[in-house]
Amino acid sequence: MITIGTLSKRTGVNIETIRYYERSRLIPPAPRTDSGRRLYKAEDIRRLTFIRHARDLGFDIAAIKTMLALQDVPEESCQRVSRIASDQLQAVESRIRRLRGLRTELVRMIKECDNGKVATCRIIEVLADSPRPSERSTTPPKTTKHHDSRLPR
Amino acid sequence: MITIGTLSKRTGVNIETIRYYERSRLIPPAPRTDSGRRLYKAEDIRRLTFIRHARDLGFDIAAIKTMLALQDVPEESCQRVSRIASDQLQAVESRIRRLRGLRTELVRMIKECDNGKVATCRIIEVLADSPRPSERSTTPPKTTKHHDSRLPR
DNA sequence: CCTAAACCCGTAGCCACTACAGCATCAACC
DNA sequence: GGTTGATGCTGTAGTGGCTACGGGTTTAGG
Repeated sequence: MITIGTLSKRTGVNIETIRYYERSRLIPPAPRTDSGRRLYKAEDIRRLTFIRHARDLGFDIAAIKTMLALQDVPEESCQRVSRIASDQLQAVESRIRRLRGLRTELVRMIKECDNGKVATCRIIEVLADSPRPSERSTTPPKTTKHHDSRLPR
Repeated sequence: MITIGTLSKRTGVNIETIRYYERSRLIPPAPRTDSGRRLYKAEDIRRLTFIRHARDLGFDIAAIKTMLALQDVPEESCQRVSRIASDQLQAVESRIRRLRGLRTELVRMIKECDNGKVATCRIIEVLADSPRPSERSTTPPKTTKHHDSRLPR
């Protein structure tokens, strides 16, 4: 049995964040000592590490809840997990593509500058025109207009 | 001259968000009709589309302000432009690297899962165990404990 | 036994939005 | 010209995913 501080160190998840996860029911309420301190076991390290990586990969809390739940329902669920992951992959690839366009343009600008020319700044054109590549289809928009899927950390 | 609703449709940016951008000085205050409605011109579509894509790519509002500023720089300021552009380039490249890492992991996860059943699905193990290759070194932590740099949308 | 470190809780703040209430105005159809 | 529905305005509050902080309690080590 370890304390929240140890769990935090082992997983790289901030103590406050762990408590926040408990509040938002991403992890179950930890059992407490007589004095009210949270106690965790080895299994919780795994679970929280999973959560951290999933967040790093851009899954939102709802998606992670789903995945955690799928772990417990046997059979058949792998496809759903895989689907969530594929959606995430799509979003990531689209971002990479567009960032490459931006990079090219920045490099060009810098080169022209170094040549003493007044670089006509075209970064805006680069990003202003790209024709809205797909993206926009993770989980069917539940309730929010947040069509979102963030990539934090 | 178009209204805010049209601008919103053309750019894919929510009306409320446009007003929010004005409030936060990301875009200049729009001229108004006699009755107080905002009016925009074609140029604003480009500008806002740029902003939208930049946000998609994970730049925060401050960074976007900077990039927009590059557009209007007077001829003599080539060095400053170059400097700003280089900084931005660094950020872009770091972001690409990170995203590539994410992609690799996602691809591996999906491949290993291979639509089997949970019994053999490895996504969960992958996320629970992998000791995370490198990562953790984008911009040297400025002021916040947010060791963060988020990639939204 | 005393003190510093670790923990507790509740609340407030952050960013970038999004939603909503309550009102004004516009345009378009009869 | 009158009505009605879409569109706009402002201001305020809520969201997600945290992080920060104040103020109190408990625990481990010297």
